Amino acid sequence: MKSELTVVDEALGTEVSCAKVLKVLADETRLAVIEQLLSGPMHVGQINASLGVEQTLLSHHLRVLRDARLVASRRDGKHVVYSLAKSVQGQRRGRAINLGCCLISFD
Amino acid sequence: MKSELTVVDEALGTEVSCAKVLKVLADETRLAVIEQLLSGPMHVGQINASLGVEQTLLSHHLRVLRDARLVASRRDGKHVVYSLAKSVQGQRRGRAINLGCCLISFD
DNA sequence: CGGATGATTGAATGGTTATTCATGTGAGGT
DNA sequence: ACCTCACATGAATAACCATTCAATCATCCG
Repeated sequence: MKSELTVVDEALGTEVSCAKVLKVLADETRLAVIEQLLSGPMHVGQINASLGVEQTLLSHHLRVLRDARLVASRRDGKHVVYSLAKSVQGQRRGRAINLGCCLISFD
Repeated sequence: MKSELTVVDEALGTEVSCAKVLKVLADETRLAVIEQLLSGPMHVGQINASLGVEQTLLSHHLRVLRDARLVASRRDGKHVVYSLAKSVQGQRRGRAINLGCCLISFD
């Protein structure tokens, strides 16, 4: 069984199914993180403050998002700043993310 | 922890998180089914023929989609015809589904 | 009424994934 | 150097989920 809805990861060249990407997004915490990042980069402490989850748990979720290349991280002093990956940023105004296989808009 | 991204199920009145709906979609088989149904209603045998999964497995997935009210089913003689639920059908042309909390377009 | 076709259900199993706890790392302040 | 703040990692556990098998239900036809 193989879905037609696949897209090629730019960096690895491996084929990533749309379902796999959606699976990353299909989590309350991770979706909330993406929501936050739609309004701009934030460091972990800020994300954590707005979501109110355990820090270590958030860290695990951030790693899943990073591995899926939905977000990018860079260090800034003691903080680590997360932002939406360029590849998923929607060009049109309004909150939307582009997964390659599909576009998700949060009306 | 509670996401802002929630929507109220019309029939049950219960609150359904966006993540939960995405979780239903985040599966190769179920996503492929939705893809098929975007081009119109089909009965189980037809879906099965185009996907090539075990019939009983498809049935389980169809139940998940039904429970999530993403698809509707009606009996037609020996067949059972599945179609996209009205509530998720996109009004704009092009293949898209409306989850309430967000809109997913398959470009 | 059988029997055949088309589809659903339930139980069992294995694999995946979220969560927690304990620990480790990196950077700035004193 | 030491301590503290900010975050990440790894292992362990528990919950969940997809898949398979066996059995059942519904409809049509001879």
